[in-house]
Amino acid sequence: MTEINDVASLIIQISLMHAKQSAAASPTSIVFTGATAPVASLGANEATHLRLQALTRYVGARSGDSRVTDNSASQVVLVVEGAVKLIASASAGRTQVMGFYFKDDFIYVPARETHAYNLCALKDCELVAFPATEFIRLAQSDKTLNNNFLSHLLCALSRCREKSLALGQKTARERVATFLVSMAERIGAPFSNGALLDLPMSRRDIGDNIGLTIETVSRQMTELRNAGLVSTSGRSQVKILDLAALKQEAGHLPGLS
Amino acid sequence: MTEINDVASLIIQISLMHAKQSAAASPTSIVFTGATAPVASLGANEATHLRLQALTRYVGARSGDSRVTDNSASQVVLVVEGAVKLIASASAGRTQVMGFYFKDDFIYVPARETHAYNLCALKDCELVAFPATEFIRLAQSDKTLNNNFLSHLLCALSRCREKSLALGQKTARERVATFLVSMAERIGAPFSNGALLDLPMSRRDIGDNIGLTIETVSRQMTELRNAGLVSTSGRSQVKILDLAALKQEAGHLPGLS
DNA sequence: CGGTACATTGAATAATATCAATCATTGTGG
DNA sequence: CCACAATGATTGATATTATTCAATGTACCG
Repeated sequence: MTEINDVASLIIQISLMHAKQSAAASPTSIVFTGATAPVASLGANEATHLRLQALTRYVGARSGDSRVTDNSASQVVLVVEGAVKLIASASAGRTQVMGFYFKDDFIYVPARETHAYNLCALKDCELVAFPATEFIRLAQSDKTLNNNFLSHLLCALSRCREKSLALGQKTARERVATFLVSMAERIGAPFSNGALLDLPMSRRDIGDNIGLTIETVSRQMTELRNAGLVSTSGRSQVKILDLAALKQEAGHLPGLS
Repeated sequence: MTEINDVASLIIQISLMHAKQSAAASPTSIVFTGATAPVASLGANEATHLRLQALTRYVGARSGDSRVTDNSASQVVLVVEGAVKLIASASAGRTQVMGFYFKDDFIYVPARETHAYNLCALKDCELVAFPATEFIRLAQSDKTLNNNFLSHLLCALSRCREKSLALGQKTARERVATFLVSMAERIGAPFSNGALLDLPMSRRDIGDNIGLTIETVSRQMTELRNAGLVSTSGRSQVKILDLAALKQEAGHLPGLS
């Protein structure tokens, strides 16, 4: 799940130095900046770096900003810092949170014409966005970049399928447990035989992600707390006391991650 | 959604002639055959063809066969003829049908260690399977193949996200309508201002795909029938009488596909 | 120190699942 | 070709689950 780190750090290095101080310093609003950072020499070839750099569009976003990316064309977005959610809209104002993304995560965001997708900042963010078609064209001439993009897509597909399984088959309790396990694996700080979480998203976001209402999420959280599996403090801090037991609760197949 | 047809037909051409008569003739059981068909000269370069051909493993499967593919390694599977379902297992015997696949469809099937996925034949099938790692390696040296594989993955991701939206947000009625619309687009024969469907999967399969029980699927079908949107004959024949109205029922955003 | 948004809890409602029975379709053997 | 068994689909009654509606409580921001 972390094979993409190389290309992530690659892109960060070639795009950040400039971008960071030019835009991130005061993100009063969404800022698009042409990054012109010098190429850092990394695994991939020099030509790729130069052209990647030319494509780079730095995006600073404040917490709560939606429509963080250009919606007129499909984008490949890298999270440099912060946290974002990818939301899809059904009719009647219903929204599904397709996923949460954190530092070093890649996101493929289809153009608005195809599907009603939107990237929203959960906290102040630093993102790097590429037009997907150009990114893909570029990846063709660089094996490393291409490989990383492929494995990212395969990983995204796996995650999405996993979510389908959860949404289609699991109970509210299992979904909340699954969500917590997933978050622990991605942004959890190791703690005893559990993990420490600082969730950047609201209960509504969680509910929209796992197909439940805020009330149901809340109730399941208290049940998990009463069962001694987690403890909470404040809105966002969750302490997973027994990760193995929580995985059991999540309805995971024994023997699988 | 059909950009993959080129590479599909490419692979079919380079692998079928032999395979078809050697194995498909009498699929008494699952048969793995090394295909040694001559290279058909198509868009992609000659070397790619030769190597693709070397990778090709022809698979004939009878209706109902599960574990159609080798589970020890991730596979890329092409449906030459027939229909298959990709299923994932949660604990307690619950299964989620991740998707249905038909002629010319590509499927990425992760190895069993990673996730408990399985490919099952819905009717007698002719499939071509490649070990994923080798397929990807090969795709790197052929731009066309790589492009097609990429767009397939993007398409698969889109479909999976669409399914997440349905499973997370939609009602039973909307899910069944969504399913029918999707099938109409994929295997429907045009008919008046609707489509004619011959569904190869059972109600259970449908239910496991859209996260409902067979009873609920059945009830929604009769409701749609009573509403004059579809008519049915036998178990598998469904006639969509008004596709536009059905899309409305499916909770699609107005203006989107 | 409020005020506002968010989260939790409770009671009532609606949706879907479950259990049970009947009906239809398909395939088989006489 | 038909009867019949077996599987799958439909329909009905009930149970369960999650949602909705409503109220209260709590954290976070100026």
